Amino acid sequence: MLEMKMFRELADVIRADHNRRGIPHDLINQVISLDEEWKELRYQADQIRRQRNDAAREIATAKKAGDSEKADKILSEVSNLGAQIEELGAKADETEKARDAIRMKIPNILHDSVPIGDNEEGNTSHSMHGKKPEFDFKPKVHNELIEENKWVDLGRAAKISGSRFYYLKGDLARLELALQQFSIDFLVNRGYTLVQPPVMMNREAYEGVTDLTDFETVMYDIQPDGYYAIATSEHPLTAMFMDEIIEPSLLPIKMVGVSPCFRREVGAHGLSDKGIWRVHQFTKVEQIIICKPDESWNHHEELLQNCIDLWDELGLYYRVVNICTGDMGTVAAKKYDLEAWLPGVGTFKEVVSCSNCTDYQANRLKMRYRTSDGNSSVHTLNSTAVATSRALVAIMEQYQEDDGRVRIPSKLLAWFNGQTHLEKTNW
RNA sequence: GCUGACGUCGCAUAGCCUGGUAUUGCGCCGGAUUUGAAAUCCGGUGUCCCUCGGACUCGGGAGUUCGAAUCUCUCCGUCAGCGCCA
Repeated sequence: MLEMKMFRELADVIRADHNRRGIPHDLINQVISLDEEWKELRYQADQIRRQRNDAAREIATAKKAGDSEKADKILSEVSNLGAQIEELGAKADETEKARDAIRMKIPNILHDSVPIGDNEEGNTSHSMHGKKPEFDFKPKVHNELIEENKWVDLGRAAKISGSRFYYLKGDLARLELALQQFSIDFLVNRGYTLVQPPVMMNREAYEGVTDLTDFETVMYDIQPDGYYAIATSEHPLTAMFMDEIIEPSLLPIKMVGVSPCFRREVGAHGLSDKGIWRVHQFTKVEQIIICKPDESWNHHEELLQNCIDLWDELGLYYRVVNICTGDMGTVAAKKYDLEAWLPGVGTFKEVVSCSNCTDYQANRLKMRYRTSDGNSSVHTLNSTAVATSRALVAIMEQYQEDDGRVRIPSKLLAWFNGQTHLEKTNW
């Protein structure tokens, strides 16, 4: 959510941003006019409150002086003020609510370096990494490998849960844990604090960190308690300091989170979504930074560099893309994706998303820090380190051999007790 | 789940019984003093609208009242004990 100050003083900046995104200005205009209305109502209510307070003070003075006659006289004069205040106050609250409901839908101001484009076709290449794996046989897609090696049981998971759930079995499950351990240690070594968050959140906190449309398409709504299963640990970790004024000496706060992630994936279809590529539940190791506004762009590059170094250590071939205006969404001001090469499929596909949300989440969450010039919103950033299900797919496809076995990346050998390949599960 | 205690400005703390508009300390910011620092002293330090000024704020919401941190109801949370339990 953008600060009201933006709408009052820098509406042109928001309009210019809407132009870059190619969206109309109606919502901006609505916010501005509702704000004017709210200010007027608020002012009127304040004036009457002032009358009431003055009277209350005079009554107190009169009573102290023992002049109960005077006190009663004032009292009779102001007895109807309460109703007026209530009426105006209710109108003001209603107007403010309407204003903010619209404000929530207005997207963040994009960074100048975001390329202009209508959809993901408009994303631009940032860099290439690793070495393209070459095969002297036709590389398989991961769904063949998991079936052949009995590493994933989709059918039985569908029976007890539903489609897009899975049992991970044998060496692939061991690799999944090794990936978690490896990437957590990697970030802990770089000064990030490991945090395991709650995996359910209430509505209020959740509205602070995500696009409102996600409630319909992404989140599991857990009743009767009214919780939402987290779609990523970004959400509980970013909302962690909600309604707080953070000591500046604590900034920047750097966290590495690990949690299961739950996504309904409403409307997702397609051949490329087979196997365990797009699933309702997976584990993700996530990087989070909460920092001062003038530091966030440096931290954004730091998060990307962490990903690059981490994925380089896994020995994978991938590219980094700069997400364009049309593919950005509401919350981020700039976003990089890492796309891993899937030789079986023959394309690059998204495995990491690295965003600077500037003060957009912080404004909704009321997360501020003390400055010599009053309190100011912090900036929040997040980036995948490793989403294990997708990293497993990339590893399987890039490290596969002609007999259908998969070599273990050298940095993960430590968890395999001398074993060099992932072996087939026998049931 | 039951019983009890508690929830006050970044932190800590007073006020609550007996309703009259948030105390004090620490931290932080600014200033004075100093070669510099410490110490000391002075001022500032929740939010909103700004029309010198005003309104709001004591976990959230509601009620009683001219007026609520203070009284009443309700919800949430923390702690302790009991129960249940991975």
